[in-house]
Amino acid sequence: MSPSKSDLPQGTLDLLILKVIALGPVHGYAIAQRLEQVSRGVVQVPEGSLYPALHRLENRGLLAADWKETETGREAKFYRLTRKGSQQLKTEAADWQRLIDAISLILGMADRGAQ
Amino acid sequence: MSPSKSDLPQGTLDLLILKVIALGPVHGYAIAQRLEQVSRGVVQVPEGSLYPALHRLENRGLLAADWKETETGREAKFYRLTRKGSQQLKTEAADWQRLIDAISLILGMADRGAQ
DNA sequence: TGTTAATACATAGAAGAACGAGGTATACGC
DNA sequence: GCGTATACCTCGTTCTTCTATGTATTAACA
Repeated sequence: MSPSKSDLPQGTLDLLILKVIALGPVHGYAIAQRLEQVSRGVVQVPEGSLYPALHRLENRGLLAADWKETETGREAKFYRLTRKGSQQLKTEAADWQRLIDAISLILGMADRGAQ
Repeated sequence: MSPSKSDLPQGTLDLLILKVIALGPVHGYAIAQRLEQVSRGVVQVPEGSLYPALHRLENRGLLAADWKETETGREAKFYRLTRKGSQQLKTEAADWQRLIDAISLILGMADRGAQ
């Protein structure tokens, strides 16, 4: 009974990825799992969105990656934030907050009075 | 001194438009103004985004329009919600809330200890 | 041993949204 | 008469997202 798949608004994925990586080095596959778990299934990131996003962020110099072994003995690409990525996260998180506050104002408009 | 232009995440514009129209019939130009005013300048909708969005919503049967005169005696296209549009607004607003709650959980993750 | 599922990466192609730039036309103030 | 604000519109580019597809390894299980 899928609790309604909620497509992530464009641009938001980058922010969420940066946030998860900020908590400590993780590999891509784990990022998607983390996002789904923490959001209780609301945020679901298809691999076709995830990996391009990671490459994008790496190309922009916000992420750096190293191949390492996971606990289960498999090779995986572990990402970490660059200094630039750290700043970007800060900026984007603030932008996001300002934006949802603004949208809350709009969605909170009561439809009564003189139209 | 532009208070940092916040590009609206894709998909969000439709929701905001539906909300403004739900408050009473308005024409396109006024919708953009209303959004900017209520959001205190955070949400800015360029006409190149606004009108295509309105046409999109109309084509999907969520909006209906009539040409009328404004208070200032000019012809303008006044939009109103169809029944379907009203339902869509309800759904999308709920989806939006669920989503930002989920994202808040993610952004609120503290980077200490065992996750 | 075979086969299925989960892990872990990747890309190509299509679809869709957003935006800048351009265009039309009317009303109002000066 | 001219500039500005109002009010509409669309074309083309750019970017993100997603579906589908592919590779390879490990673990479980019959």
